[in-house]
Amino acid sequence: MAVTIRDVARMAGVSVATVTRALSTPEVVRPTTRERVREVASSLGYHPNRAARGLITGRTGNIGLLVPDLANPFFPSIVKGVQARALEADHAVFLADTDEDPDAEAGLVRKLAKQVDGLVLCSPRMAEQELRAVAREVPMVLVYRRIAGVPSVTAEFLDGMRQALSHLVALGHRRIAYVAGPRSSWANRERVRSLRTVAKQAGVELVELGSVTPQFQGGVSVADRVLAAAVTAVIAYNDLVALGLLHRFAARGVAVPDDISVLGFDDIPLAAMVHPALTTVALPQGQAGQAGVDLLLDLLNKRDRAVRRELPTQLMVRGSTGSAR
Amino acid sequence: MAVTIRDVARMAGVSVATVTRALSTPEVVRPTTRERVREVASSLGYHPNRAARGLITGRTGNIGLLVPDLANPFFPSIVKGVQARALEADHAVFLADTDEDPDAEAGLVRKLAKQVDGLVLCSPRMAEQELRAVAREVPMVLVYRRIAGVPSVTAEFLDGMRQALSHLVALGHRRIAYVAGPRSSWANRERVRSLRTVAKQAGVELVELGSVTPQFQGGVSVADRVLAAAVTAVIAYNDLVALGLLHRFAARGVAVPDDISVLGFDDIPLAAMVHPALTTVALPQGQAGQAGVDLLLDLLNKRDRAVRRELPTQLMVRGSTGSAR
DNA sequence: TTGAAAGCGCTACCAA
DNA sequence: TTGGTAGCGCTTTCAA
Repeated sequence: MAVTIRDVARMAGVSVATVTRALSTPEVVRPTTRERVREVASSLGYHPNRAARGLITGRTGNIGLLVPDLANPFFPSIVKGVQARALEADHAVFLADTDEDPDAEAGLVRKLAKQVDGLVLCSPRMAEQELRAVAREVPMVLVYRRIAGVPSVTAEFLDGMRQALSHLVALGHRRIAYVAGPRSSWANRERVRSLRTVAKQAGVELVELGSVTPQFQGGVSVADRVLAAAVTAVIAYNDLVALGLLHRFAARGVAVPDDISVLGFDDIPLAAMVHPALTTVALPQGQAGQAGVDLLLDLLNKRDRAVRRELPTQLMVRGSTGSAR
Repeated sequence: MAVTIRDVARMAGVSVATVTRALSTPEVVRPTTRERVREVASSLGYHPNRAARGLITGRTGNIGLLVPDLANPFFPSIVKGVQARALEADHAVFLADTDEDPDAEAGLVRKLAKQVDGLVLCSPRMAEQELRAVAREVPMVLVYRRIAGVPSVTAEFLDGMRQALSHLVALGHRRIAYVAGPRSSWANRERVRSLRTVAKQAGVELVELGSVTPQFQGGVSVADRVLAAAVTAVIAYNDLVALGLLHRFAARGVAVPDDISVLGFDDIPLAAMVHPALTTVALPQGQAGQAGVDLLLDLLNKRDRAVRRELPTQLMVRGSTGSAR
């Protein structure tokens, strides 16, 4: 068995209460006692049992993190950000992957909820109503989703979309396709909304193409329809879809960017690795994860700071966009 | 406060002891009592507090998972496998990312160790001796690393390498480069060893090129040296390095596979998305994660099954390899 | 400034 | 088959 508070108390010749104080509220213990206790504790390698402590304080020192699909390259960086920030705050992270299943999500969330002080939900798929219900039961922060009354971290989509469209317009594009993601996705709705707004302002003709799964295959499957739409540029729901487009275009001998320009969203690591490299709107990932944890910790400590953060976006111009032919 | 065992006991008109039994060892409780208790419990939404239970049983129901770098696309699938299997066994997963830092690793492992029943260490970077020390303190399983006396899950590297080399030989390649990964990496040592063995058997001339960081940039940085080595094919330490090679080759106008064939290792999702798609030796990822959890659970339940599992590998032939010119 | 003791929610033992 | 109760390791009163 590991060393307990009693072992320390005995060796230091004090009561267990004094040991607790020496470690948690040092200022109320006489310096000489405090030092003796601390030395014994560290010489024995004592660390308080978190479960036992949690039983009393109601705080576990753990946070729960939920992602829809870790295999989607957008998420690992967010997870890393959460991890890093949580570690600094001496919190451990429970991870759950829902496999893009909105139904499984609710169950997992509640399961997690009971073992943690709070939750960071990354781009959750579940219904707004259900989400709101959970938010009443356990402190939580949304990342890349926004719901009235629930703290969230998102990015400035409108600005990102404006950067993207201005770039294409500057290259002479006037008729542009948008490949939409899942209709149920909050992120997709945001993107569509932003895009319509800026397209109208810029006088660009927009061709919206059906909902696809937000993955490589989604892009592959819609590529031929994009070509048939007679546009000179296409904006994809996300980078994965954009990569699917590139893949199918290459297979059909369509040159990018000479025949058609392709623009993605997210800036996943892959975007810079392919040929031609993908022009894309970079959304903060690690930073979003960190901000999520920060918000959550504030919440837990009742420091009610900004309940909603919007991080900046940045267009990354690479090889997949060029002049309209 | 959440509903406790006492609430259930009171409402069901039994003692707390009976409630525990009705839920954990139903067979020792009279059916009528059992049913009454269970109905009350579920109507109240009662779930035992895991921390409190752990205090007594010594089991937390949590397992710790450690990966060197979640941003490396090889790991997310493993994590998903661990997750899925752990969930089935009603265990939660603590995740830690060490950012490829062998020193941070040891600290994180020990920190995790105190909150879990056992650990799954994924391709850990730390020294063998240290690893062995930790293994004595807490049940653990290694994934993609092997150390005498510690349970592990790996893949049949030798067989995979043989498939890869036979493929290249069949295409007429006789002089082949290998781009090595980090010298300190167990996986790299295994691959070098396998490759030398099969190369000798096949009468293939091997050109070994320096150690690179196991990432995209590593491949980019060594690409020119590969070209200077006058080989007709190159095997990279992993897919990320192979992608770096492809990228630089494309930039220099070197055609793949016409001028040179490129072969990777791992079969990360990206491998199939690039153009030309990457021929690679597929290592089980999700499956390895699942097997890791299985081994760990066996260990925890003292069912001492196979202490070492080697999963099969499979060469995925794609566009990046072709006939020697 | 310190110690004694109650009790967090649960399981395991012993007795009935 | 059931109930009473000790006690897991810790923090937090309350008293001294």
